[in-house]
Amino acid sequence: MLDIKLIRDSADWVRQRLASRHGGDEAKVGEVLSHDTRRRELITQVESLKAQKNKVSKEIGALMAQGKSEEADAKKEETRSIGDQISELDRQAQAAEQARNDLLMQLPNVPQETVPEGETEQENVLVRSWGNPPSFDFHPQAHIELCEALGLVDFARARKLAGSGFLLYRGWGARLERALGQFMVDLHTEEHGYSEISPPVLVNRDVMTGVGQFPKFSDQVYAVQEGEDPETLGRLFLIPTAEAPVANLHRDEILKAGDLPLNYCAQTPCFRAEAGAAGVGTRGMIRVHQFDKVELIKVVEPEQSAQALETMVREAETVLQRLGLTYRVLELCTGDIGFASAKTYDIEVWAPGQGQFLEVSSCSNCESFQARRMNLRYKSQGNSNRYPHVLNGSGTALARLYVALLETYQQSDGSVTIPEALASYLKADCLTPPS
RNA sequence: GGAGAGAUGGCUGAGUGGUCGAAAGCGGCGGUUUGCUAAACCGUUGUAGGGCUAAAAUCCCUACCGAGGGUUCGAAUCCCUCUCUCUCCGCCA
Repeated sequence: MLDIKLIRDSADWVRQRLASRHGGDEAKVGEVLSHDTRRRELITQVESLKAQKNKVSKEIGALMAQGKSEEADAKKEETRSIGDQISELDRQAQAAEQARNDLLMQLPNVPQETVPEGETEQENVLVRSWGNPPSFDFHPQAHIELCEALGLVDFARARKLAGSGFLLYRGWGARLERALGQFMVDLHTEEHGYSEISPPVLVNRDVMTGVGQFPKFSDQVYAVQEGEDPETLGRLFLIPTAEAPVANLHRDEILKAGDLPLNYCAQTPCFRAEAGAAGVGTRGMIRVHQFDKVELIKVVEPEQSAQALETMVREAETVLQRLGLTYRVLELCTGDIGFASAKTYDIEVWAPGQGQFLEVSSCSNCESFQARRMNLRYKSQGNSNRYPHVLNGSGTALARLYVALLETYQQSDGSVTIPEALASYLKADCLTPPS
């Protein structure tokens, strides 16, 4: 969430930055401020009453000790009536605070000033490209046909088990997914200095709130319950990304300055309910309810976060470079960056069978937005507590990478060659259709 | 599912109605000593909110001893509810 002090001191700037997202949230700033002002007025009153009451209570204690119970009784009357005023004003102050905080939790992060202004993904800015789209002397097939011909993914049976939007990898197909994941995790842990995490894939409400998934986007995740007991529904949720558990790893902690930067890497399944998006171009592996993703998380000092984001994007790009896949990096415009993010780069890989780029990574600097929600702090040099900056990035999503890999390396005879970096993990350098 | 124990400051751990924001130890920070490190000694050290302020503070006030209620002039301490953790048993991968 945003710092209330920032809103108090720079309301117009915050309004302007929020307006650049084209989400209409700038209208809430005034509302936040009025609740905030009311809260402060009430608190001032309540606290002076409390101070008065505490003072008299101490006097009562002293009088009792001296055995002057009549004088003490008189003072007791006095504090009783103060107590009534306190509870009424306290109630109002809490209501104002609640209203303020509810609104604050719904405000998205403010985009950095250098983020390109724009309303939709059309205005995202191309930062750089790598590689050239492969050319084919035959008509390249889409991944669905390749997967079926090679027996890698059984779409029909996945549908039978869980419905549309689920995948069932089998044989070499399963092995290829596993190899891809392992290749990426090894790359990030062995070469990029990340430490590996294997977190719970069910998390509680606080964790979801911490990363900004809740309260606004609760309809995009799966909520679970225990058995048939509806009482337990909504205590745990399937993670939409490892960002949720891993970024929250140190929630409610005060880290030492020396602990930073933290670099975590986790491969987990990700579950997306995609409410409202059902049936929209969902055939195949590009948009599914469950997929694996290798996620990168950095927790850094505020001064380091801009550089850390650049580093993280390069680390994600390395995956694609090692695999020899063509990609481009975009900087998202103000209207397209995520709720918690202040700046985001997307990496899109070229999928020849689709004739389009697919988003396989999104790297975001959330600055202190999530740390504040998670109550994650660190002790800085001057011994004061500060909110660190939290970054997350995919490094990368498995299913779409799978698509690009198959479509890029398909051969005229229906086989798919495997790039060198992956071959040692797969223990094969070519996938051929079963005879 | 059954039985029991517990939740106190960065950590360990005292504290059963009136200067308790809380003993002590550890850790952290500052200093003395020291060729350097270590040790020793001295001092210091919670968080959040509000006020004051141009801003800030080693200024004033308030709250916080798992959470939420209650009793009382006054609660870490008494009462109720909830949550969580740990141990044992059962079931289970």
